[in-house]
Amino acid sequence: MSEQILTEHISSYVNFSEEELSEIIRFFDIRSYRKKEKLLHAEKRCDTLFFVAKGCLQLYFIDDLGNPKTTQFAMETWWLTDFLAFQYQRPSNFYVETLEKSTVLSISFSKYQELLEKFPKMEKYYRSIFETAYGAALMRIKYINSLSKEEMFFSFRNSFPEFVQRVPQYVLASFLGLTPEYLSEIKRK
Amino acid sequence: MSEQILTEHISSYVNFSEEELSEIIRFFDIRSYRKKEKLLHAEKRCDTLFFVAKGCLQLYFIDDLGNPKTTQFAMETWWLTDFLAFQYQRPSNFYVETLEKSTVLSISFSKYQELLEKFPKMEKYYRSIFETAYGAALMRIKYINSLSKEEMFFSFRNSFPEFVQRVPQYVLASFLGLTPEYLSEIKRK
DNA sequence: TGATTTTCTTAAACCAGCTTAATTTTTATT
DNA sequence: AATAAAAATTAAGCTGGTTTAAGAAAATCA
Repeated sequence: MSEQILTEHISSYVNFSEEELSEIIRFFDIRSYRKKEKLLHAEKRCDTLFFVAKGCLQLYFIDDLGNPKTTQFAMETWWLTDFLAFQYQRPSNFYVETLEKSTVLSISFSKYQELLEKFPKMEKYYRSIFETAYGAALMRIKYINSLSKEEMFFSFRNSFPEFVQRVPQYVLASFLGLTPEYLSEIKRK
Repeated sequence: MSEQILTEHISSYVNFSEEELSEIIRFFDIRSYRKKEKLLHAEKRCDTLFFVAKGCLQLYFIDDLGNPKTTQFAMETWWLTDFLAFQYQRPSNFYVETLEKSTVLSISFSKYQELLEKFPKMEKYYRSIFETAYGAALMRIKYINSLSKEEMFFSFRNSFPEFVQRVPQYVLASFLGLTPEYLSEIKRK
């Protein structure tokens, strides 16, 4: 089930025996969440790293006007948390919340350290994940600085059509950095 | 000298013996560059990862109108390349160029793989680097989506005053996602 | 040192995208 | 099925930031 999503994902990067994999899994808590449940609270110490086995999470913050703004989505096989706050065990700058019914594997900071110590090959797994994620973030910043809001939407819909279906439009708008009203206008064309 | 900048940086994350460190250093090419030299060319296969020992690099692309736009800077002890293209050995989406006289340690993709295989502890080093870099990129996207261009400038100058001194203003403007004219107007106040 | 090139500034006209506010549609709840 | 709540649409007026263009200052180089 959900455990297998993670073990298969790990196995696609690093070779582990069945016993090792089941030992690795024991470092995680597995839980299902309803829609709109908070998994991580801004301002609180960021102590947990999340892996989405099923469903969809968002990383967001509340702006000056009290509106939530989505910075990152995570769907099946994606990792999510406030990575900067997590690494330095500081208060989180973001909330993490489910966008739909989701099954999530969670690991605390101390368990994460233990896991990496006991299974150094996991360093390679996470190194690959973060190397890709950082590269993708740089590409995203490139898009932000080169596309109009209209182009942003079409380019995003082109690359991730499933997202556009699954995610409420006002959440998508805030992720793309435009207002729901303007997104609505764009779609009309 | 320059080698030491890297070995000291590695040592602040992982413990290696002196012999190991000097073996690690042999995986890299060390070279000095003049101002405005290109180290990586867009469209060409991205085969090299750069470490800045001295000076300053920029990652940039050319927009529709032919203007260079800076996506990322790298100063002393920062790593830089088009990480997504590097990992998958695809054509680069960016140029890498010196902003000033710089000393850079370079490693090819295949040497990088060899290095990680021969010294698995380097996985931990790069995992930490990329985890932080990805976290910082998410924070940067948060800023982009919550601050006005004016606030972006003051917040950036506040966090990285040296950058604002060292980097030409039109490069800083393109990094912050605004026009040099508007940046000039902001500074007047 | 003077000549050339590059970078920075100023100002006015312009527009992409926001704000506001009212209406409609969809979704969730009983 | 009826009611309430949340999400999406529409349209008009407005503004933060761009564009254009020309001049001033600073850096580079012979």
